[in-house]
Amino acid sequence: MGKSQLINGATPGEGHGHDQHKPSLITDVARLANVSTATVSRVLNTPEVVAPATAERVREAMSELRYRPNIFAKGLVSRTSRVLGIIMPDFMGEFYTQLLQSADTVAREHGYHVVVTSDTRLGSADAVQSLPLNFLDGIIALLTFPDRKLTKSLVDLNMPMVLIDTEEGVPGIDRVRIENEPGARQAAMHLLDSVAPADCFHVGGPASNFDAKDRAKAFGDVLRERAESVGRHQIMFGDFSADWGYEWGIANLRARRDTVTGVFAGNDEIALGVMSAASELGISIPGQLRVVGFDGTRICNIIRPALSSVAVPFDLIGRSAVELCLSRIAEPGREAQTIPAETHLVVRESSTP
Amino acid sequence: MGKSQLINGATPGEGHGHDQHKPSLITDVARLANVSTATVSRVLNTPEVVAPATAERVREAMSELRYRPNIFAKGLVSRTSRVLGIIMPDFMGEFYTQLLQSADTVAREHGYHVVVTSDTRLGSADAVQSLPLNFLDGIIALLTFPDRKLTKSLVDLNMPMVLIDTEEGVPGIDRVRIENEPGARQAAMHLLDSVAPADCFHVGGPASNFDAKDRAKAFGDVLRERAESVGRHQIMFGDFSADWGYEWGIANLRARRDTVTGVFAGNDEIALGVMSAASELGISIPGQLRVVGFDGTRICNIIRPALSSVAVPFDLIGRSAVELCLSRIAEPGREAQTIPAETHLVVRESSTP
DNA sequence: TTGAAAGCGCTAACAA
DNA sequence: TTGTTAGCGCTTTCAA
Repeated sequence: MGKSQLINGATPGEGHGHDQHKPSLITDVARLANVSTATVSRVLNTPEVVAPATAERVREAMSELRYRPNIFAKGLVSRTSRVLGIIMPDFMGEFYTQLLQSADTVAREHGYHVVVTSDTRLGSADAVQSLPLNFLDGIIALLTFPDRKLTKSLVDLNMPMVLIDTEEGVPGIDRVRIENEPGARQAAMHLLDSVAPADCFHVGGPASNFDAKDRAKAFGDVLRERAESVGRHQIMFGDFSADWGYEWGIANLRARRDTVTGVFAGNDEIALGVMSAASELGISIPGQLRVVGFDGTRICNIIRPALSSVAVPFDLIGRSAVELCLSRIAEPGREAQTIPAETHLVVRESSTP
Repeated sequence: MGKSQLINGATPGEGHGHDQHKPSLITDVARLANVSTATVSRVLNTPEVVAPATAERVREAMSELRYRPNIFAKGLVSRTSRVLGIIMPDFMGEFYTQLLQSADTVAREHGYHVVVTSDTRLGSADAVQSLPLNFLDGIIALLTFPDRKLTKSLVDLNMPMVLIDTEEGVPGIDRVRIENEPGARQAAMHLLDSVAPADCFHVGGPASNFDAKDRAKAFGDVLRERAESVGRHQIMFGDFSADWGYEWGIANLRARRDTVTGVFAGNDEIALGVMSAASELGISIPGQLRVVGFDGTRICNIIRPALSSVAVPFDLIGRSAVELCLSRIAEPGREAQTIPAETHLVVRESSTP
């Protein structure tokens, strides 16, 4: 399988040589500009050491020939590509937009490019090995689920890398950590301002997810500070989907029509699901039900009632990750750092009676 | 700048040979397995021609040495990377998730990888030139705004490429085209089923956007088939944002409290904005206002009332784009194709009285 | 300031 | 079935 088991009607090779001109090489440029390839290379990489007139001539030749250096050849010798790879758990919803955007911006400021790839099917070390990752100058990985094997195989790549949001961090590896606790505590306390502790619930994400666990824990902690006891049913795990929120809502809200209920959702999607369920059950928000989400995605401001949510500083995360990565490339030996990304509650209509 | 202007406490080279071992080369593997580098290369690329026992021995050596082929060297000679680049107008909202997901899936099925990069600041031909794009085996570009220069500089790259959703297409270039018209017509007709022609509006995207224009035109056409005249104010352009929808709603809905109004939005975000405005003005949906969006993003099913929307087959688009690209890589000379991606209305609560 | 030449790590004839 | 060898297009000493 591969390049040519098919109807290759045309003559192989150049054929009629019309439009399909093969890319020009450094030797072509050198010849046209009447210099050596070394000089051409110099105007590309260290222009300050070549005579202005020569440089000009070379540049003209380059643009006349539409010369673009072969990145493989270049990389083979320079051992860098100036591209950073970002690995995400799967192709990102609305969620990661800002993170990518800011990562991209920062990278460009430093003359780097960013490419994104998903790791959906990156279950095994083998998969990582198979990835054409070794052309990257650095890797930024967002691993929200604990996967020691994956983490290990990534770390074994032994290249500049920053981990976003891993549970424990890996010795010697830079890291950006989402600080879920402050935001989650704020959310819980805010809910408790207007809802009895026994009527507050956390509709969480997957029990195995780092962030989901943190958020649930913070919520539980606050509740325990305010109440005698906290029912097990007050903290539930599911997944980060609207379906789960909806399901929870339909199952739990109907019986609570006459009570004011507070819901702290594991993320905005779950919150939206809960809100849908409420709407279907004729439960008013924020009248009978107060909802707070997590992430602070754009949708919070778009829907009505606007959704209170714990804002996660995605732009800061993207920026920090890239900066860490670049600084490690520049200084491979420096000590590993962890940069905390603080979260904080943004109150909107959905939780203010 | 580079590898070693820093506190390199350890002896250069292997040092204590602990963790920082430099990557092993094909020659290392060959030596350990007692074969030539050619044989190592063969077990990697054409395993069927090497004796099973030898292959096994080589594979052991590879894994012992954690050998990973240098992709630059490999690319330099094979002239392929098996990676496809997807260029997007900017880092994608919720919108592109499915497209990427399906593109990724299909690419992997064929042994390719996909990387995504944004073209936000890709205004000029220069920018394209500067992109480290020539390591890609093919490019898939989603260009929703007319930008002849950008298109041209992309085409000038002269590599396997497919354009998604460009206005006219470029001779000789494969293309996937979103067929806005059928869906938009369905939406208009559906609205007209329960709303008077004079009470129907299109709150469109940017006037310069291909899709926005198509959608507006189809809407206008249907209206004109049903009504004597269509007011200019019935078709407005803005941008693809909830803000614009909200703004339009606040400005136009207040005065229409006593009429049943139909709104066909240029995309789902705009529709959400209109719905927010309606909610704020106390206008009920679908009672007094019927709304249809475009794109069929996940949010349609999450909010209440669920948003009727014209579904765009993003998965098909991603799949087709990758398939076109791969088939062109396999057969550079074949004729250019355009694959239409049909749209169709999905009716939900927001438009059914 | 410039050029000649030796690789970078791998693949692909061509031989054996 | 395997090995030898000549590059792929570029950068980078080392000389001039």
